Amino acid sequence: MGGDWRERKKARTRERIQREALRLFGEQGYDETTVAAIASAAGVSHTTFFRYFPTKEDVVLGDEYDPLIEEALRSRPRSEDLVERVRGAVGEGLAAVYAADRDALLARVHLVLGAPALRARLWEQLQDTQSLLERALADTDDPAEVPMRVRVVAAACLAVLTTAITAWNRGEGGAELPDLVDEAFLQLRAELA
Amino acid sequence: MGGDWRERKKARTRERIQREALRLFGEQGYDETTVAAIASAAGVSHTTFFRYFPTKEDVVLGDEYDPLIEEALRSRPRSEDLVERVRGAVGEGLAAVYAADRDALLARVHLVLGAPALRARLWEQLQDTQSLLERALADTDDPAEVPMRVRVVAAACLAVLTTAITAWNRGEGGAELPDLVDEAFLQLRAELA
DNA sequence: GCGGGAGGTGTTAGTCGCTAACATGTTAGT
DNA sequence: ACTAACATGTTAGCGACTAACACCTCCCGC
Repeated sequence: MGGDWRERKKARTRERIQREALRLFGEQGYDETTVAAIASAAGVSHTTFFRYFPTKEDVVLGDEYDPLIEEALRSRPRSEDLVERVRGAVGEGLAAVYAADRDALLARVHLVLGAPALRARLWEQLQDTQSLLERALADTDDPAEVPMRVRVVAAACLAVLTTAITAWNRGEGGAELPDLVDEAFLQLRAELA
Repeated sequence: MGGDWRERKKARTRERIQREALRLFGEQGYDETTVAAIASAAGVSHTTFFRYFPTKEDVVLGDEYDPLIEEALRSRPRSEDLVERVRGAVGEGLAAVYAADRDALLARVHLVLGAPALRARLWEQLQDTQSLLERALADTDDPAEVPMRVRVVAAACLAVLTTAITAWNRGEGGAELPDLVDEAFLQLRAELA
């Protein structure tokens, strides 16, 4: 039971840092908020900050959705279209996240798409998601085995997704994200028929 | 004629900085090469370096291809498919660049896709290219007027392009970039028919 | 209960990308 | 030749990030 105390404390510190960081980002913007300010607001030193988060960007960007998508993807019937499998899996995962977290998600999207440094990191992260998508679709663990066809499909699907997210972020018409995703997938299909 | 001398000198300094930078990047890697080292190799101070290139990344990433694509796009018959217009314009522009610069282009792709910092900037730059694509396809200057359909198509086409470039960078099978681009476009179409 | 080891934390100092202020030299037009 | 414009160097500084070291607290075996 010993290590338990330590881990709880660590978890609480971590959450405190993240909470204060997001608060400050919201109040003064991402670039305008210094790591030292976050650390001081959380009552720790800036070195401690970096022990919990390898970079300033990582306070905002957590890769928590990837495993969700992967599982949804692997449990889809192989009889479906490649694109259809992705569409279904993404829609499924999104619906779950959306129901619980909609407002927080939107706030994070605003933050990330509004700060160039965060946007840049997001693309990197998306590359990882794409690699995961490809391996799941190709049913392999070796990235070198993924055929070009699957790569193209994965890239196109993620492009569709980001387009929908960008539209959601702009907020024109007040449409909801799941609907925008569906619409975007439909339009891609319509354009190539 | 007076300012001529100045501009020639500036141009030569600029090229010297870029040449030394690319040489050092090739020899020791991007992250391992410091701006001070580049400046000193080019015989200038690091402040001068930043007067010529706003960031270290900009030494490698020049947006010289965008206007080329735009013109090729605008001069395409509107009777074509949206995707077909993009495919044609990109193929056209690519063929020109490729014939003249193939090896230099490949070297740059290797550099950019190999260094995370450069990759990140590349995505940002691609976003600009996408915005340009959208406006050209939608025949407007106001980004807010671009319909969702066009956004989806532009995003998907660029995804296809980057997939081809990534494959070219990996170099499996020794295929050439224009062929890979064609193949990728074909596969996207095949997957959605 | 006590001593010692392990691990989280703060302090300090340093690197690197990047900016601003100011001084200097060189060039351009009169 | 004089002056205004301008390219450049020096210095100093900010902010993200790292490393070295010392401290202190908690845990475990005795």
